[in-house]
Amino acid sequence: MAKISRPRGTEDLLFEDTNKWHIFEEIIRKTALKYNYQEIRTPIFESTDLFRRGVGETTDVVSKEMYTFNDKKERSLTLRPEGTAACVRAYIEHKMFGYDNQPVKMYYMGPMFRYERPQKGRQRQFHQFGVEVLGVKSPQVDAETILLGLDICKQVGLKNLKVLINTLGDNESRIKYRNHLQEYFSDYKDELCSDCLTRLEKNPLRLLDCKVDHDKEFMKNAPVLSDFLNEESNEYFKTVLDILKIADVEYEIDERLVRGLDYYTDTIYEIVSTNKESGAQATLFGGGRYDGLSESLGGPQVSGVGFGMGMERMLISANVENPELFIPKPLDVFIMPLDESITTHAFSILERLRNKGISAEMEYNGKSFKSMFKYCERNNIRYAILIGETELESQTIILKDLENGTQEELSHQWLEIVCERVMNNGKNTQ
RNA sequence: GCGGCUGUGGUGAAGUGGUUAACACAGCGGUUUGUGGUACCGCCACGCGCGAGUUCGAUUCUCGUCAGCCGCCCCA
Repeated sequence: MAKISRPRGTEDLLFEDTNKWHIFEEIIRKTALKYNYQEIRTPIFESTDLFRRGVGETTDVVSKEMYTFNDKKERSLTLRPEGTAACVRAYIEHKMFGYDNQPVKMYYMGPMFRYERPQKGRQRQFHQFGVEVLGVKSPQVDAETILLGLDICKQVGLKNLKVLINTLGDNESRIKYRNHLQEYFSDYKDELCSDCLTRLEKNPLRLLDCKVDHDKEFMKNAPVLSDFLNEESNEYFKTVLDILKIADVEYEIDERLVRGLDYYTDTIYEIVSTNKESGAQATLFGGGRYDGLSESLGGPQVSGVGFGMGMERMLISANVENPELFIPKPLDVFIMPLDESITTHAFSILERLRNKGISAEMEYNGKSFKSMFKYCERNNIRYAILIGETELESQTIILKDLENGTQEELSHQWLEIVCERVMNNGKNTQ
């Protein structure tokens, strides 16, 4: 029979992995809370229209990377390829614009799906953490999201980072610029590479980003977005930059930075890992402001900002830059029955320890001492409890400290004493 | 979607058109059945990603396929 294996571009996270994820997720949750963001959980699949209208029909994500299917009632559904659209959808659906506490600050964390060729840092099922702030348009908030993301990077131990930032201007400025670009490049149609020809139609801003035509003369002379920014957009962007300066964030203004999703306006940014281990997919988190998204989804006119963070990518970098973060906490105690006849008694001791909140394990199969001690060493377990016939009869246990080899025989007070020893050692569980 | 590289046990890997697929680490057992980290000895791939073809015979050759990685593209 043919073997069944996991679908391409997906991953099984095994024990070592999930432990790392827990550590990472914990950092994320604590940080989000520190900045006063609340968690939102939206469905894994949504109506296909949400992404078509929200993310944009012509984007790569929507036009060729979505997992779309019909359910039994012929409704077109799509596995979510990103998080923002759903957040805004929920915001509208639950009338969160009416909440007492404004702006609405939320975060999400979970799997996303995109049909792409897998690569390091790029899977078909991957995970994003993201934040969204809806209901204010304020440069402080734009900056806050960046600072929040950087805070997480810092706690995870990432140092090789680059902050790229740009502005697309408000809708008015951007549309004006877009049209100019389209006009300008139309004169050079025969000199453009094939990719650029499609970009010209779909997303002219991306033309500036082309690696093939990068050095051509007409590229260098192309109109620059900053010339098209109106006073207001300009001021707004400057303030964002000022705040970053005050917060001691080194950034790089990248005039060619554009984003692949249609909803962005004004501030956009991308935080890139400069670590070589990151490979070609180096963007750790990226986002920006979106002014028209709520409206285009049938909601009120509200402004939002947010970013999406590639969790796998963060972990790839953290694993090389700060592996100490992931050293697992050992078990507190291991119980060694000296004879198979003692396993039930050993188990009752195990249970009593666990009920006291101590993390513990025992040997069920009557293995040799050698192998039991090896187990403890391998797993950095400090305390072993040895019990045999003699101890069963005398109602005692032997508590051995494997770090220094000492051991003590304990009688009726044993549970309290074990707890005390474990506490002093720095206990594993809560 | 396009181009390139790779695919041998739990891990790192060597290897050959033909009897038992090296070696190392890990694991397990023993020397040492009430006490560890050393040493010595033993065990551990019914199979060389999967499928088909060539051949008397393929892990080794050919084709296909799947998967991973690298790059393009795109993005988180």
